[in-house]
Amino acid sequence: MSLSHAILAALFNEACSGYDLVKRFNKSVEYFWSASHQQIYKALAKLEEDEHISSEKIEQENRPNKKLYTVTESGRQLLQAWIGEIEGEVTLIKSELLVKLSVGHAVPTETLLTMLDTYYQQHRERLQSYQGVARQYEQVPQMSRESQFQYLALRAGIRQQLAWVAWCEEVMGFLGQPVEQPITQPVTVRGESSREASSAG
Amino acid sequence: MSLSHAILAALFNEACSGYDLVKRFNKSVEYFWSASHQQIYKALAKLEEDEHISSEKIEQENRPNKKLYTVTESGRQLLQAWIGEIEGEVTLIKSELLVKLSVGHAVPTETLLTMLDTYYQQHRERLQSYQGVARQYEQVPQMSRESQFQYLALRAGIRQQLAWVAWCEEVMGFLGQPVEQPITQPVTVRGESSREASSAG
DNA sequence: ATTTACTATGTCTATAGGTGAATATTCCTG
DNA sequence: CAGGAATATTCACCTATAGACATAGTAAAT
Repeated sequence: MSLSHAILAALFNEACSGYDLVKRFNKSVEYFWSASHQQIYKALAKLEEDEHISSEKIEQENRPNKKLYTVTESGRQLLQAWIGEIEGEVTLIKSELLVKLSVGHAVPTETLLTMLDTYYQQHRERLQSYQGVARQYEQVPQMSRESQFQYLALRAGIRQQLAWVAWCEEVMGFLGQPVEQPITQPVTVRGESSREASSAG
Repeated sequence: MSLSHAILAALFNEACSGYDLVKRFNKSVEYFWSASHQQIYKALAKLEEDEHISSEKIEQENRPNKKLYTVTESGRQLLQAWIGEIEGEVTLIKSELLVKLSVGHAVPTETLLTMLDTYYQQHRERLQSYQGVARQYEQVPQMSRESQFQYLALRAGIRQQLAWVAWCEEVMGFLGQPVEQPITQPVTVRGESSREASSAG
C-alpha cells in the first residue's frame, strides 16, 4: 500500500485535479486515507511519468487553470492487480491513545480523564459526521454499484468509531467519570451482559 | 506521537534491552505500536543521546552481552508531559482494505471475496489472540494498577477487532457469501434492528 | 491601492518511518 | 570444526510526512 494506490483508486472513482484530490483526501470520509498536498502533487507527477494517469489542461475563466487527471489503461491494470494482491498482514492498530493509557499509572487520574475526554469528543464528532454522510447515501433509492462500495467502506468507519466511543465510555466509567449520554449499544466483549443501559431490547 | 514515545512508555512499564523491546513490540498486543528492530535501536540511541534513558551494560554468560535501558528522570517528565498533551486530532483511520473496497466495482466480485476473506481471517485470529490474553488478565484476582491500564488498552483492541470482524461479515453478506459462524453480536449501525440473531436480550 | 482569502500548483528541507544487509557472539547438533 | 539457530546490535539507504516558502490568478472587501 502506498499513496499512489490510494490516488489511483480515488481518480478511478472520479477524475479530478490535484487540488480537488487534496480536498477529497482531507475530507477523509470518502477514502480512508490522507496525505498533504506536497505528497499528492509529487505522487501525481510520478504516476503521470509512469503513464498510469494522464493529464488534460482545463482552461478556466474565473480561476486559475487546472490539470484534470484520468487513470489510463495501464493505471487501471495496476489498480486491479493491487486490489487482488494478498498482502502479508493486516496493519495492526497503532493508537496513540492506547499507548498513553498503557502507562496511565504514570500520571494522575485527572490528567488521564482530560486526555481521554479529548479523544472521546473527537470520536463522537467523527461518528456523527460519518453517520451524516451515511444518511445521505441511504436516502438515494437506487444506489449505484460505485456508491454501494463507498457506502460499505463508510460503514466500516462507523463501526470503528462506535467501538472507540463505547470503549472511551467504559474507561471513563472505570476511572469514575459519568458519561454524557449513552449513544452506543453496549458491546458485550466478554460475558459482562451490561444491564446498566439495556433500554434497547 | 512518535516511536520514541512508545519506547519510553514501554521502558517505563518495564526496563529492558533493545532486543527484548523488539519482542515486546512485535507481540504488539501489549503496546498497540510496532516497529522493526532497526528503528527501535535507532530510536534508543537517540533517546540515550538526549538523556531520556540510560543504559547499563549487563554481562551475560550464556549469550552476548546486552544493554539494559532505563527511563531517566528527564525521560519520565517527557513521558508525563506527552501523556498530558492535547494533540490536534485523532489519527484518522488509514485502511488499505477500505481503499480497496471503495473501488470494488473495478474488479470481479470473486477477487473482492478472496481479498476480504484474507482480512477476515486475520482479524478473527487477532481477536482470538487478544481474547486469550484478556482471559489471562481476568484470572488474576487482584490486578495491579499497571495491569489494569494494560487490560483496558487490550479491551480497546478487542472492540476494534470485533468491529472489523462484524463488518467483514456484513460485506460478505452483501457480496453473497455465507459467513463461517457468527461470533459477533450484530452491531446496530443504523436503525436496521437485525432480528436475525437477537438471542441477547 | 492594499489586504485578505480562495483556487491551483509546485519546491525545499528536515525529520520520522521503514527495509535490506551486515556484523558479532554464543549455543547446539552432527 | 562446520552449519544453523538464537541473541544482540549497527549501517546504509530509501520513502513518507510535515512545515515553510514560492508563484500566480481571481475576487471581494477595506
